[in-house]
Amino acid sequence: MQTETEENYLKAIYHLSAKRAEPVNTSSIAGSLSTTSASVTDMLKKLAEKNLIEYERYRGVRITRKGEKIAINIVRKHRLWEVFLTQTLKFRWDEVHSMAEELEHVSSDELIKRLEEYLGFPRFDPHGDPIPDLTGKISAPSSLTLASGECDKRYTLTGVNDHSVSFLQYLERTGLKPGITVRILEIQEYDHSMQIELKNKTKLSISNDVAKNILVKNYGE
Amino acid sequence: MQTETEENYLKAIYHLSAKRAEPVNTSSIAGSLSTTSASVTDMLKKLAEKNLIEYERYRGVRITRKGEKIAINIVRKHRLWEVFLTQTLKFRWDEVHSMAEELEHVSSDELIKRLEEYLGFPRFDPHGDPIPDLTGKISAPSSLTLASGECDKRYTLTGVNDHSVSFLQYLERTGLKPGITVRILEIQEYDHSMQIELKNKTKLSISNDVAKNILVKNYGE
DNA sequence: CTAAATTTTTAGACTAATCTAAATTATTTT
DNA sequence: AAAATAATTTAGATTAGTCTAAAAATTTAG
Repeated sequence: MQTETEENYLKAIYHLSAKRAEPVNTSSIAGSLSTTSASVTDMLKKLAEKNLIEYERYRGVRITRKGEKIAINIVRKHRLWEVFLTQTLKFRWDEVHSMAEELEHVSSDELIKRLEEYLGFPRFDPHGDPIPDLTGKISAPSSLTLASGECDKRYTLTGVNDHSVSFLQYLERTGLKPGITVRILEIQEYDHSMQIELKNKTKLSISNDVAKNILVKNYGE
Repeated sequence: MQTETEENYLKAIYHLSAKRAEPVNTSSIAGSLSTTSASVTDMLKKLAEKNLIEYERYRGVRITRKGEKIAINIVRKHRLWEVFLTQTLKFRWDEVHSMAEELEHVSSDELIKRLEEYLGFPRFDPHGDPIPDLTGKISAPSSLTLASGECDKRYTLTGVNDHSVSFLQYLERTGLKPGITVRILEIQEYDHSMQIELKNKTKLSISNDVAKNILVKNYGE
């Protein structure tokens, strides 16, 4: 068993590991948890003691199999609660992250099993991130971004790369939610911004920065 | 804002206050939270400092208006989560207490408002305890027990006085759940035990101790 | 109404998690 | 390859919550 704080460290290390093969360094963990490097060092010793990470002084950390299992279970809980909050309680997708952040720690595994069943075994959360199953298996998330789309083709939005509240709220305001289908009308040569059209004929222009943070699949797939 | 621990102390003091008019003493709080009197004394000073209780050394505590408001809100959350767990996730009524004990602390007030709406504004939890509304108002719970019932009359079970898991499981096994209607067949003079009949014609005998812990209303009311 | 028993509080210590500031190690620059 | 810079760890302190054992106050009994 581990404390809520330990769980948050494991989750942060897990997410940071996913982005790169090298060991995760102290300051990036401190950054993502909004704490100091000194605090992180203390906690790393504790997690290493429990065999949840491999830690070598000044060399960074790697998560172990045992630690990863715990981290994945927390991610699973987080994402299922997000589905519950949007699907059942009708929260907007940009509102649910912080609530799920609390709920992910409290729930027994049996509660989560029942919740998953009640929700109909969803495979992705409202932001398009895959939901690990009971055994820890995770479907591959879409890796195609709208930025790589072609003119005149249709794409269905499946998720985002940037999970910040401000980005999600921007998408919410413009109507670009997962599930929606768009058609690319035109791509500007000089800055790669694009004109797109929504189902309801609304036309809008988005920057390449935005397009790179929107995950899509080809329409009809 | 208060910590989860402070919330648990307030809730315990609130529940203990409900049962008697005198101030609540240190050891009963320690008993209901499974901690030591020394720890309780420390916490009482802290809660008094925040004006959540009135505390006088060696004299016990009374909860203040401010403290009561917080306690009632936690009770509200607890009972709404219990309804969710039984009604939506199909847990048995004797399984939900400990899960609700965790959930009651994590949820934002907005989340609870939505949950309440989703559940259809239930007025009682699965154990028959009333659910405080947003303003803190609480419907009067039934105060009639089966022990005061009369021969040949019918009663609908509305709740329990004893919330222990063992009592709830006993009721669950014998089929005596809230909502069910029973008829009193016979009352023994010498020990006040009674023979009762369920809807499905099952007959059973229950002790006066059990009957005193079952809340009822007259059938048809 | 005093003495014994009980309850409550205080004193001092411990664990988990955190911080600042100083010391140490690693990396980058020239 | 040494000097400067940056990252990391250690040292020492702090806060919240808890505990045991001793001291103080209250209640109960004779």
